[in-house]
Amino acid sequence: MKSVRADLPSDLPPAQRALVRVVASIPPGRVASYGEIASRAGLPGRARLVGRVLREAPEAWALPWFRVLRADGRLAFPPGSRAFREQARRLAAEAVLVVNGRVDLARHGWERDLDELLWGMGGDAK
DNA sequence: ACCGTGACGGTAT
DNA sequence: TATACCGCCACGG
Repeated sequence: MKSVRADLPSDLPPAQRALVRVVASIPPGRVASYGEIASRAGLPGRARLVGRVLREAPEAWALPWFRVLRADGRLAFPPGSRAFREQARRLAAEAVLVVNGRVDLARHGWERDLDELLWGMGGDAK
Protein backbone atom coordinates (compact mmCIF):
# COMPACT_ATOMS: atom_id res chain seq x y z
CA MET A 1 0.00 0.00 0.00
CA LYS A 2 1.02 3.53 -0.38
CA SER A 3 0.13 6.23 2.06
CA VAL A 4 -2.70 5.97 4.54
CA ARG A 5 -4.21 9.29 3.63
CA ALA A 6 -7.86 9.41 2.88
CA ASP A 7 -9.54 6.08 3.43
CA LEU A 8 -10.88 4.12 6.37
CA PRO A 9 -14.18 5.72 7.42
CA SER A 10 -13.26 4.68 10.93
CA ASP A 11 -10.32 7.06 11.09
CA LEU A 12 -12.38 9.85 9.65
CA PRO A 13 -12.84 12.76 12.05
CA PRO A 14 -16.45 13.26 13.29
CA ALA A 15 -16.78 16.55 11.46
CA GLN A 16 -15.83 15.08 8.11
CA ARG A 17 -17.93 12.02 8.73
CA ALA A 18 -20.93 14.27 9.25
CA LEU A 19 -20.22 16.03 5.96
CA VAL A 20 -19.98 12.78 4.09
CA ARG A 21 -23.29 11.69 5.55
CA VAL A 22 -25.00 14.86 4.37
CA VAL A 23 -23.55 14.68 0.86
CA ALA A 24 -24.64 11.08 0.60
CA SER A 25 -28.17 12.11 1.49
CA ILE A 26 -28.66 14.64 -1.29
CA PRO A 27 -31.65 13.29 -3.26
CA PRO A 28 -31.08 12.39 -6.92
CA GLY A 29 -32.13 15.20 -9.20
CA ARG A 30 -31.40 17.77 -6.53
CA VAL A 31 -28.28 19.81 -5.82
CA ALA A 32 -26.86 21.57 -2.77
CA SER A 33 -24.14 24.15 -2.21
CA TYR A 34 -20.93 23.52 -0.30
CA GLY A 35 -22.10 25.95 2.32
CA GLU A 36 -25.45 24.27 2.70
CA ILE A 37 -23.77 20.91 3.14
CA ALA A 38 -21.56 22.33 5.86
CA SER A 39 -24.49 23.93 7.67
CA ARG A 40 -26.58 20.78 7.52
CA ALA A 41 -23.62 18.91 8.98
CA GLY A 42 -23.50 21.33 11.87
CA LEU A 43 -20.42 23.10 10.56
CA PRO A 44 -21.59 26.51 9.35
CA GLY A 45 -18.95 28.50 7.57
CA ARG A 46 -16.87 25.46 6.71
CA ALA A 47 -17.73 25.22 3.00
CA ARG A 48 -14.07 24.84 2.08
CA LEU A 49 -13.86 21.78 4.24
CA VAL A 50 -16.60 20.21 2.16
CA GLY A 51 -14.58 20.70 -0.99
CA ARG A 52 -11.56 19.23 0.69
CA VAL A 53 -13.45 16.17 1.87
CA LEU A 54 -14.91 15.55 -1.57
CA ARG A 55 -11.50 15.86 -3.15
CA GLU A 56 -10.01 13.35 -0.73
CA ALA A 57 -13.02 11.05 -0.71
CA PRO A 58 -12.21 7.58 -2.08
CA GLU A 59 -14.17 6.49 -5.13
CA ALA A 60 -15.33 3.52 -3.12
CA TRP A 61 -17.59 5.71 -1.07
CA ALA A 62 -19.45 6.51 -4.26
CA LEU A 63 -20.57 9.90 -3.01
CA PRO A 64 -22.84 12.00 -5.24
CA TRP A 65 -20.18 14.72 -5.42
CA PHE A 66 -21.63 16.01 -8.67
CA ARG A 67 -24.72 17.24 -6.79
CA VAL A 68 -22.61 19.77 -4.92
CA LEU A 69 -22.21 23.23 -6.42
CA ARG A 70 -21.24 26.71 -5.46
CA ALA A 71 -23.72 28.92 -3.65
CA ASP A 72 -24.67 30.71 -6.87
CA GLY A 73 -25.46 27.48 -8.66
CA ARG A 74 -22.30 27.35 -10.75
CA LEU A 75 -20.04 24.31 -10.88
CA ALA A 76 -16.86 24.68 -8.85
CA PHE A 77 -14.58 23.47 -11.64
CA PRO A 78 -13.07 25.52 -14.44
CA PRO A 79 -15.53 25.68 -17.35
CA GLY A 80 -14.57 23.14 -19.98
CA SER A 81 -12.30 21.17 -17.67
CA ARG A 82 -12.57 17.40 -17.52
CA ALA A 83 -14.22 17.49 -14.10
CA PHE A 84 -16.60 20.19 -15.22
CA ARG A 85 -17.85 18.16 -18.16
CA GLU A 86 -18.10 15.03 -16.09
CA GLN A 87 -20.20 16.79 -13.49
CA ALA A 88 -22.45 18.37 -16.10
CA ARG A 89 -22.90 14.96 -17.72
CA ARG A 90 -23.81 13.24 -14.47
CA LEU A 91 -26.26 15.98 -13.57
CA ALA A 92 -27.86 15.83 -16.98
CA ALA A 93 -28.36 12.12 -16.40
CA GLU A 94 -30.61 13.17 -13.52
CA ALA A 95 -32.43 15.76 -15.56
CA VAL A 96 -30.50 18.59 -13.94
CA LEU A 97 -29.31 20.83 -16.74
CA VAL A 98 -26.21 22.97 -16.61
CA VAL A 99 -26.71 26.13 -18.62
CA ASN A 100 -23.87 28.58 -18.95
CA GLY A 101 -21.95 26.61 -16.36
CA ARG A 102 -24.71 26.89 -13.86
CA VAL A 103 -27.73 25.07 -12.47
CA ASP A 104 -30.99 26.76 -11.66
CA LEU A 105 -31.11 26.42 -7.88
CA ALA A 106 -34.68 27.63 -7.64
CA ARG A 107 -35.55 24.62 -9.75
CA HIS A 108 -33.14 21.92 -8.60
CA GLY A 109 -31.88 23.12 -5.25
CA TRP A 110 -32.30 20.75 -2.34
CA GLU A 111 -33.59 23.72 -0.40
CA ARG A 112 -35.97 25.36 -2.78
CA ASP A 113 -38.21 27.15 -0.37
CA LEU A 114 -38.93 29.76 -3.00
CA ASP A 115 -40.03 27.11 -5.42
CA GLU A 116 -42.29 25.45 -2.92
CA LEU A 117 -43.77 28.85 -2.27
CA LEU A 118 -44.36 29.55 -5.93
CA TRP A 119 -45.62 26.11 -6.78
CA GLY A 120 -47.30 25.61 -3.45
CA MET A 121 -46.28 21.99 -3.29
CA GLY A 122 -42.92 20.64 -2.28
CA GLY A 123 -43.95 17.06 -2.09
CA ASP A 124 -40.44 15.70 -1.82
CA ALA A 125 -37.96 18.13 -0.34
CA LYS A 126 -37.10 16.97 3.15
C1' DA B 1 6.06 28.25 13.17
C1' DC B 2 5.09 30.99 8.85
C1' DC B 3 2.97 31.20 4.43
C1' DG B 4 0.56 30.16 0.11
C1' DT B 5 -3.35 27.49 -1.63
C1' DG B 6 -8.00 26.11 -2.35
C1' DA B 7 -14.16 21.43 -5.35
C1' DC B 8 -16.24 28.38 -0.77
C1' DG B 9 -19.24 32.38 0.61
C1' DG B 10 -20.99 37.02 1.75
C1' DT B 11 -20.41 42.03 0.83
C1' DA B 12 -19.08 45.99 -1.34
C1' DT B 13 -18.08 48.36 -5.61
C1' DT C 1 -23.99 40.88 -13.75
C1' DA C 2 -18.87 40.79 -12.99
C1' DT C 3 -14.73 41.78 -10.07
C1' DA C 4 -12.35 42.61 -5.87
C1' DC C 5 -11.80 41.73 -1.11
C1' DC C 6 -11.83 39.52 2.99
C1' DG C 7 -13.13 35.83 6.37
C1' DC C 8 -12.56 30.96 7.08
C1' DC C 9 -9.50 26.70 7.96
C1' DA C 10 -6.99 22.37 7.04
C1' DC C 11 -2.67 21.18 4.62
C1' DG C 12 1.70 20.92 2.55
C1' DG C 13 6.28 23.04 1.82
